[in-house]
Amino acid sequence: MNDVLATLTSAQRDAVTFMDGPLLILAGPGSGKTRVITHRVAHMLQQGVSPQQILALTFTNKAADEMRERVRSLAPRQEVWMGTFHRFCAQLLRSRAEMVGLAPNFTIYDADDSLRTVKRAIKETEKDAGFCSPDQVMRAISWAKNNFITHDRYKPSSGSPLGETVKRVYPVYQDLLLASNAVDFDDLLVYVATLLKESDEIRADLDDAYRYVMVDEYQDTNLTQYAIVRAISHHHPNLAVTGDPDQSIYGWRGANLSNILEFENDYPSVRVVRLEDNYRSTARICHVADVLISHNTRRKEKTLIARQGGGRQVRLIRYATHREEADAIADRVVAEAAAGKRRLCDFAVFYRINALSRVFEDALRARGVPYQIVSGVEFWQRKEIKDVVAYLQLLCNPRDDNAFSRIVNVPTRGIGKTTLERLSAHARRRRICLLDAAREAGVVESISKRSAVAVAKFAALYDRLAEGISLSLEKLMTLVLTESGYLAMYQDSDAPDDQERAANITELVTAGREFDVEHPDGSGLEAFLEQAALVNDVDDWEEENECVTLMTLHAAKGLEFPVVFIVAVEQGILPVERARDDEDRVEEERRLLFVGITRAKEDLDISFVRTRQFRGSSRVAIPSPFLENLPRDEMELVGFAANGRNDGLTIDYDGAQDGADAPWTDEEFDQTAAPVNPGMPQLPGVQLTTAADMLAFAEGKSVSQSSSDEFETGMAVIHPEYHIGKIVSISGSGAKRMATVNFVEYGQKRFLLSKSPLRPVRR
DNA sequence: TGTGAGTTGATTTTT
DNA sequence: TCAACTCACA
Repeated sequence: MNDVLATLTSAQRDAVTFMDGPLLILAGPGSGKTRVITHRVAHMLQQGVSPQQILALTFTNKAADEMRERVRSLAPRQEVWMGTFHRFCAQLLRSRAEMVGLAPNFTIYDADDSLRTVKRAIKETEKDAGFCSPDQVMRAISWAKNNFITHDRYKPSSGSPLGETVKRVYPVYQDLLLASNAVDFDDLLVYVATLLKESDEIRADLDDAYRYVMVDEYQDTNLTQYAIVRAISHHHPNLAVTGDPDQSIYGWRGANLSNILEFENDYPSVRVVRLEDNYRSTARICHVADVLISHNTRRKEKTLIARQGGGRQVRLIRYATHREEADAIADRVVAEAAAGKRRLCDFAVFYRINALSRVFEDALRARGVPYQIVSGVEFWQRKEIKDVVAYLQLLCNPRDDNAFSRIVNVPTRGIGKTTLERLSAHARRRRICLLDAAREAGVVESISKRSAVAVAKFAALYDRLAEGISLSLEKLMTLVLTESGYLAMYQDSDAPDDQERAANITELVTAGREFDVEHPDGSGLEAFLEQAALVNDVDDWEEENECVTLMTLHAAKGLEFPVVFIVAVEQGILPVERARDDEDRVEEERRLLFVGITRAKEDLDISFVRTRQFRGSSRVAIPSPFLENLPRDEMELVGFAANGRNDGLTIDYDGAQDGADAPWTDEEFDQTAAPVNPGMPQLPGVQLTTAADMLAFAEGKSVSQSSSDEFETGMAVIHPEYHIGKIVSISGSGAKRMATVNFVEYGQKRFLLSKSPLRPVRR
């Protein structure tokens, strides 16, 4: 046997060697998924598949880099394209930009740029938008795009004021983007999906070019990504997807769990491989995770088979206050590190929301323990970095109005809000970009003489900078920084913040220099900006760093640590209060806890407190209902009432500390509860249950309505919760027609056919 | 136009 | 708690 297969288990080997046809790899946590993917690629290469025919799509650059690295060591010198969906789409779109009305030098807006643009769009359409925040509108638009609903197909659900606003703002937002020759993250996907849908030639070309497509973390794909993947795996359905429905934690970003749950329906000839062995965690940790997740309904039944020994009991700890919680954890870290039992990098603290990190930072700092926070304020998101990048963006794409407004008065040049508004009114009248409008400022009557001079000076500055456009990035950046006076603004200041900003800018220049070295072919500006937009990932998280890691549960996905502390497992925090009334969202929160638990290799502490200071005020904290989903009899309970009943989870308010307010009341919850999927477009009368149907609807096709008489005994059917099953018997008729279905995973269930979401499995 | 005090309102965030 | 935004004044 060749060495690519030698070290694999039989299940892993199945997944690696199955090359032709659709493949679904259900990979539990710690099951060696990355190994399987990389070995699969290496195996294909060994079998003579050309590297150009393989496409591997991931969600993060980090995952892609890691895979590329590992494939490289297995199969040297055969470069396979591996990267994120967004990068793949960006590259594709560069070469076909004109087809969607863009120029090839389009700018990719990040979340912040997009939000600014939404604000501008709101200003144009809404007289009084007081009732809905730009943030909500942005989210609704993003939601629509993730569901492949373009602005012309957007229909608000009836009676939703937010929906009505979105209906007006969405097209204007698209206009602004187009006028600026810019796209947002979601557009990258939407444009490519549109191209594939509208041009069968492009679709067939790509389908043909990429004979073997792999998608990692398939449970996180949204409908638009689904459309892309399906389109390029049509004639050559050699599509392998890996994922774990239990680790889907990005539903709020539009991830569609149905994609993975119904993969078998989309590709009936699919081969399913389950990787259930867990090589990461102790048996006890696996068991806790397994019991917890079994409380979810929308999933594929799966157990974690522990391959490690029993290990230490998982601890469930109640502390009096958040401070005590943090102190206890910090003390334990100090004790174990001092005793030489553990290194600092063995420890990780996970919390649901960033705002909770403070106490832990304080506790660690007080003890002199180094720590790192993952994904705090990202480098590229910093104001000073975004400003400098905006100068570069404007140089690369002069039509970028967003970049223009960002920097036109930074450092201050006497061009204020009023001038900018007048300039922008002029630009709109003449249908030109702001930079061109600036060149005409002198002839705009409403603009005062003094302001016009200031604007003209800025235009002149721009032209001077533009002369350096073909310089190396390092030189261009230096030119920008000195000519604009931007760097001096911070250097001349004594404030320590400003000094730090100046240092960050120096770091940016260094990044530019490195980029120059890596891309000696010149024309690096566009590529550098694309990198800056899509490679947010300066991932300062270094495994090797000798320090404790603090991060959100979301950030923890894909990582592992010997010792894990999951803190603040309390009602209103995990699950977050807004998930409260929506069972799907509660399940997602439960999966989040599942992800956290399964990161732990040896030791796991789950904790909550009785009073927590949060957002300034102290509250009695209620233990999370998820704690009741844990096998508490088999866990070590610490800090519970010493009355012998191990029921410290029953809520008692005796322990309310001084200064604590009353616990959350129902009214408070109701007031904060957001509507489900705000701005989600209205769906037709039929219940759309499968991804394929949703896609058809999004694309404006009529959805085949399943009438109850298309069912018959013996037919294979699919159900959103119970998945695949077979009709054993049918009784009654018309609206009262009932079917008894035997589900593969869930056994027999009975349905009223006219009401049920059952659908026949297409063959 | 630019600045300081006051108000408000808060998840998670692969790209 | 804290940062982002508004509004009044210099």
